[in-house]
Amino acid sequence: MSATEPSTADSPPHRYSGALAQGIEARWQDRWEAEGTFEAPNPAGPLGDPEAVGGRPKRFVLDMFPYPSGAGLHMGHPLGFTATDIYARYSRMIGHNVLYTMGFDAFGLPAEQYAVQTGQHPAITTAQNVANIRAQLRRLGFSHDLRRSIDTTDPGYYRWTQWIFLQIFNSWCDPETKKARRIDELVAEFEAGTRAPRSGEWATLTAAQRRKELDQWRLAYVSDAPVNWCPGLGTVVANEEVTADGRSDRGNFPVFKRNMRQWMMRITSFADRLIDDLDLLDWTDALKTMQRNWIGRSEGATVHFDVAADSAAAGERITVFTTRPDTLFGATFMVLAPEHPLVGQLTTADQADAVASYRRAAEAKKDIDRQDEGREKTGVFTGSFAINPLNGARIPVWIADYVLMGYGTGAIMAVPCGDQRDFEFARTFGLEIIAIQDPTDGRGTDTSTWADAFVGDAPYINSANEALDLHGVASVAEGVHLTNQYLAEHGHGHATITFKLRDWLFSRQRYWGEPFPIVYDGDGNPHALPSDALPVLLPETDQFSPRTFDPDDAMSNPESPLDRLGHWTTLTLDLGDGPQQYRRDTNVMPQWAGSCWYELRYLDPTNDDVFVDPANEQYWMGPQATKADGRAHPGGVDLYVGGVEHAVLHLLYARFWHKVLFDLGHVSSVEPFHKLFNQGYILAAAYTDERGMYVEASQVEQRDDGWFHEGRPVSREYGKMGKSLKNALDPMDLCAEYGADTLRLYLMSMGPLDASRPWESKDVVGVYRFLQRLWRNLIDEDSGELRLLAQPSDVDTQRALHRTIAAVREELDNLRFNTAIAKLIEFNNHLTKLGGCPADCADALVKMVSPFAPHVGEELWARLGHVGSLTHEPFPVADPALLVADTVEYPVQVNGKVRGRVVVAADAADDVVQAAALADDKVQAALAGQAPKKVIVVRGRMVNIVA
RNA sequence: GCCCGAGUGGCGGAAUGGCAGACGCAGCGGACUCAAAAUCCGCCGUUGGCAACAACAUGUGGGUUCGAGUCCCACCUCGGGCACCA
Repeated sequence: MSATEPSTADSPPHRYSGALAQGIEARWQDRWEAEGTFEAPNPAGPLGDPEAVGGRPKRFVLDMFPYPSGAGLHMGHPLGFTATDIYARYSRMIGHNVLYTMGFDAFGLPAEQYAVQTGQHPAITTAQNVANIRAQLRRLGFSHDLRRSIDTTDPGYYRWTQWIFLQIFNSWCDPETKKARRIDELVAEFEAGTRAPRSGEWATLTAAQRRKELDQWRLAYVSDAPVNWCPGLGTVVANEEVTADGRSDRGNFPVFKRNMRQWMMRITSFADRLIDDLDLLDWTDALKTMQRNWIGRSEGATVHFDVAADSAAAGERITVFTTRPDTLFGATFMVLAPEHPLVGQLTTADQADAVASYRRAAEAKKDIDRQDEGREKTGVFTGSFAINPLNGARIPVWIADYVLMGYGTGAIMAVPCGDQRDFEFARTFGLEIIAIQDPTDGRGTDTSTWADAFVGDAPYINSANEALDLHGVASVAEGVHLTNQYLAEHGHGHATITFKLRDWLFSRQRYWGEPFPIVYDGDGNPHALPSDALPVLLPETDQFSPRTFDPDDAMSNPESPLDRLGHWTTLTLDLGDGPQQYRRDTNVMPQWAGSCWYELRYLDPTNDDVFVDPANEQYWMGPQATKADGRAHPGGVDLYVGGVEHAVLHLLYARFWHKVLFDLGHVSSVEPFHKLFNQGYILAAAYTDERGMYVEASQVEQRDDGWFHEGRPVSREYGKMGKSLKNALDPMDLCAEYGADTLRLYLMSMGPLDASRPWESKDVVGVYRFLQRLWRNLIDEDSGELRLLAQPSDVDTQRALHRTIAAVREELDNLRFNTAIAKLIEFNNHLTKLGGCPADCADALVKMVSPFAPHVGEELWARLGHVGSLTHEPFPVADPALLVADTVEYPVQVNGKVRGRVVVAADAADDVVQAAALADDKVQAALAGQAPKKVIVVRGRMVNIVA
């Protein structure tokens, strides 16, 4: 119990307290649910009520939905959810039809691992956890439309996840328009001869060849992809689960990097559009930059180096790919992978033995070791030379195992002055290093004195030939561009666009996920199941773990839990060519699948005919009128709030799926999330003992000389609130002590929504006292009766009220909840000084508070004599006449320092303000007789005199 | 390592390039009370000064500007992401 909690009997009986809040909150939560207060009508479909939709503007407010963990909500959830709830409630009060609900991203590893340990089916624990979290959300007073809640593990939901997968599987990306199109259209183009298949004339291909050809075009395809295979665990593991010495985090088994047959999604085909359409979005520049960098579009070059005429293999060309063709003047040698096909021809007789033995040694090494940057550089000269296409220099050709045949062309041009690996290689083998930049760190251009490569932007030097001159070129991009032009004109290469983005590895060898709606025929070809076969239900089993293997058996193959269900994996089907035996795909989809489209299902959650009725999608997410700046509106969710940890993956995957659905005509919005806001983290003090182990933060006590746990000193640090740092607080405990309204206000007042902030339990009383004072200004604490000041409010109070209204609206429109609350506290403090709330201010005050503290808001609204919820009451509007003052005080600076102040009429002209400023005694004193050189008057702000 | 972000009183934070520290916590003083709690009123960046006031202050060092917490460059520290945790 906190120090401020009235704990004695002499506290007034009707004071706002945690106990009083409990009663009020429960009562209004019951009523909201019984009356369906927050249900938003749809224009069409099962939840359709076109009349109720009316002519109101709409607003779709969305949270990143939670994983239903057994621990319930953690403090980060109510942080983001309160923000969206306030915004949703405010939006209703300014007349919008608001879609606001909450679902559950319920497939995933924790439920599966819990099932492995306990034998409890994940469906059971998931249902329990969802029920628990629903109760918690209700307790926090969120204004969700409960009819629209979804759960990704519900067959009624994942049926459509599978359906969307099939849409993607049955599509290809037209390279000309970069748009997804139906696979039938590709077949039609092949048949008509308007597009050439990659594997030969369509008419001459066999049915099997045609099938293989189409599979190469599909947006969802099966391919070999490099993964971390851990036979000891029987699963593929994430990079972060692999320790530095190549073993698994769990179990400490060896992990092997190897290729495996996996489902992939061709997200790289959409790379350009995923970059370009960022311009249409109302996201922060930081976030857009993160996505752009992740996609990593860059203009590089493919460059051909002729082998020198007097070398072995003369007449051949060595082709390399480089991201920095502008550095080509500094290329002083080349390095080929030992496996490169030209190595044999390039090797001269006297180097033959050395090359052969180096190639044998390289074969024995794993790729992962060969890329280890810290390793001693090794390599062998082939004896041959190539010609640098820009300056005609003869440069030696080496082989080294740090160049991999699988990456790019298996050969690189080495620019030792600007690349550390090349620099070390050159130093190790005494190769030439030419500076092509004038380093900005003062090291000079004599590379023999350099300790490392110079990496960074700096002016080009030694970078010109008879037709290409990079000297004076300001940016790398321009240097690249000019070099590429030269290469193309002289037949030495061409510009090549590359992306860092890789195709999306989409299958998991696990149990608790969506099964693929795919079967394989006897030849191993994938076939889509027809949509009427959906959902493909996840089969029942009590074996949730994958089969494990001899930990050292690198060539073993994963066997998912579904593989073992023989009765399920094989089936007889008629897919149009008579009944055949098929084998099901036994992978499941990654957890991202369900979260790639859930916002669309909220729009029409009970529709059994279609994943979303087009009329509903058009209404809630369709493009709006062209934006003020003339750009097209892409449609999408009006506000999406969630953690920045999803800045890249989830947001990119969801955008990709949405674009495919758009191209295929299933949705009218180009982008799923129009405005995005990233909330910060809640940090809390965490304590470690002398062994460096975290101790339970709630049991730490502070004394004058530090912090102690069970009598032993501990040290304090701050970190993300959570189980691992043992510093988590349960939001429900705060609801029990102070009430949900106080918790909501505290979370919002801690700081700006996008900043991470440390939790301080002792600070919670600040907003608690605000609610008490607000209550006391309206309600008599002894009698519980309404208590308003009878006389009309004076002009000061009116002005304060209307300034508050204007400010709170402005702050809410911009999601600045912390400062909105500060303004409300300020006005309430003004009322406290008046001795209570004038009757003519009460309605507006209560309405303004209600989005933040909705239970107190409803209760006071009812006690003010209103019938019904204030959910749809209009938000107060400020009177402009009360926002302007008669006079303005100008601070007067002399040389940038405030020396005096003058008060002038608010509408005074600049020369009047200037005269008043110069006439001020203190200003004159500061000027000390000097004549002002210049006077700057900023209207309504200040005056600066330059002397 | 690569990409993104953040550094302001004792603490959380506020501040369209225009009076640094709104609002809250903690602290100090006062009123009320037999007393305490609660409540109400006031003070509250640092240094010097009885004071008026002055000087110094937004991670560090430079720069742009009449004017910089805010814009630019470099550096330091901390947080997030890095593709099978979600």
